[in-house]
Amino acid sequence: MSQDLGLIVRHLLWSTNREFFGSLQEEGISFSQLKCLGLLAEADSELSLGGLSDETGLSLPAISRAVDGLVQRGEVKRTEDPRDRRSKLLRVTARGQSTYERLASVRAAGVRRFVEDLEPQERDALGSALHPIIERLSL
Amino acid sequence: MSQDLGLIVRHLLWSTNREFFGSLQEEGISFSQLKCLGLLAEADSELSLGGLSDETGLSLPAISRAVDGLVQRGEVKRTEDPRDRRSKLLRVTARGQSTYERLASVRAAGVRRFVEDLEPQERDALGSALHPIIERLSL
DNA sequence: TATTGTTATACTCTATAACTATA
DNA sequence: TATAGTTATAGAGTATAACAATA
Repeated sequence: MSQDLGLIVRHLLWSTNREFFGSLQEEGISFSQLKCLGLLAEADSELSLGGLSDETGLSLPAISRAVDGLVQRGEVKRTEDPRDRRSKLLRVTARGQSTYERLASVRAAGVRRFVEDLEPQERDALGSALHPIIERLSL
Repeated sequence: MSQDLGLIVRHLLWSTNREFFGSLQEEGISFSQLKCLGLLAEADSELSLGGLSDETGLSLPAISRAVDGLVQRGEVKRTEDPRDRRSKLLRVTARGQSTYERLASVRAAGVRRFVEDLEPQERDALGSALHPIIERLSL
């Protein structure tokens, strides 16, 4: 069962990999920058550089450089934490949010194609199975 | 509905991202090498370097270098195509297959944890919905 | 002194261009 | 001449180490 879910996930990923990484390159956004942008776009509150480093597993210098590029492009806003001036608070701008959604939409389109190609009863059963899970976990 | 599936996929990915890329680094395998290894491990027949370049969207030199590293580590076998000696045929070795499965298992473990944390009726419904799809598509 | 983040440096990876071998 | 792949080179990205600023 978890194997079946794994197969679906892998299929959805690989079917859009080429287009997705092509889009990244066209946008001029590195994979590390995407990870930062994604975490910031999903985050409820502001994150520090160290927080991003922890969540991504990337080194602090790498994060610093990646974020610096995002700030210069206006995708992320970086301000001093007034309570600890060593620390910087990061949050996505409207532009950053839109960039992230544009990139995510490539993956989303692959999922949509997959769902459209299901048999009606397959689609209904999958939808009915997924929805309560999404609701309960607040994904 | 396709949105729900997209949310699940994203959740499964991000929940294992840190550990997955950490494993890659520990194994000394680059992301491009992973793409090559994955395509070769799933492929029914042998692939050429140009074929890998097409499928990944990476440049031919990048593929050439990535595969060269895999060949030197014994993960991939590279032979001349007897029908066109310009072309090389690639296939994973037993070692390469095992390396790929070891890496994929990090993602698989995340999926397994997710499934274990479902309510029994959620798990049953999802399993019943997924299985016929897997069967029909021969994933 | 400890911590947060930046800068310096060396290494890896990639793309474009130039090249080799085969067709 | 065209195609498959390799080698050369320059640029981007990363990690470790050294540093600056704040706690």
